[in-house]
Amino acid sequence: MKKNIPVLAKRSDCAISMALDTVGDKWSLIILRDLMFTGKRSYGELQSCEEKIATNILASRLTHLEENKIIRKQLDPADSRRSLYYLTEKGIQLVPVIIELMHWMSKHNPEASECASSAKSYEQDRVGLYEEIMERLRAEHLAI
Amino acid sequence: MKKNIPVLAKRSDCAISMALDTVGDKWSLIILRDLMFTGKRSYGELQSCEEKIATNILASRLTHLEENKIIRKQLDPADSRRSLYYLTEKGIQLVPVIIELMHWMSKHNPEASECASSAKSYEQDRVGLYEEIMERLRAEHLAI
DNA sequence: AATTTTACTTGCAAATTGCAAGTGTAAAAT
DNA sequence: ATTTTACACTTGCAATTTGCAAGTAAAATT
Repeated sequence: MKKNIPVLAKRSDCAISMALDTVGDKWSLIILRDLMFTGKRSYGELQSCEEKIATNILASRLTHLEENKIIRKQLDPADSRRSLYYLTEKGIQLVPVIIELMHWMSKHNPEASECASSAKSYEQDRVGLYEEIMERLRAEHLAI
Repeated sequence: MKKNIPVLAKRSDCAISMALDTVGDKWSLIILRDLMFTGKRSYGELQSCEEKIATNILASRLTHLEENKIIRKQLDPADSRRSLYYLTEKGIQLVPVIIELMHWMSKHNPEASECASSAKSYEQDRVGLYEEIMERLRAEHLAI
């Protein structure tokens, strides 16, 4: 029997609306940020985020992200109690969205801290920055 | 007395988290999409979106977007019952976020429809596409 | 064998969203 | 000039979603 994993109903065929139905909740992009930029991989690590996500919400969001093929869950060979969560190529392709959101907030609020670091700069070569980060993530997440 | 406009509490200083606290709800980017790509300006026009936003939610989101200086409300000189909503420069700078989100969904779900159109293509000159759209919006929204 | 660690689930309270009906003011019609 | 309509909301309540605290199950450690 399916449990109370709230599946957001599709509102329209518009790409933005559909994207928001998939990752437009309060927590999904926070989880993806941690997978992308902090090296966190397990449930417990993800739960220890600065924003204090509730354990049931984390579980429901991970299930939803996995159902939408944005992340992939894989048993940890070193400890079979735990699973590790990896980004899929679809998940990695959210990098530009997250970088743009991060940059927008930093630009308009000086106390906001950015967490991505790179050799390339946003100002000089924005698309190069996306690609550099995505390449690193492909090496860390897809090759396993 | 302040009414029940739910102000999302700040969760952390992370730029992504703060951006989500500002525009990361279910409706804000839908409203901004309509201001950007459909020419809608009034309350009634915004309410007639395909996704059927509830009237109280629209009111609360418009107030929140205005408080955060993402949109600006201005009396319609032609009809003083109504106000018109315009993007600010800060709001216009969300164009890359929306374009990337739209493109991401379209790429991974063929039935998603994109609403932005431009002379430049996403594949050939992504940053040029952002700039073209932002320039058009500056002409429509800031010069008034 | 007992304890701890890890990853959840469960039940209930609080907050948010959604719906339907109502209010106030300005414009338009009669 | 008075009534009617249009527009932009507000209000009350129901439904859904999120948040908190405690509990469970299975593998790892002692």
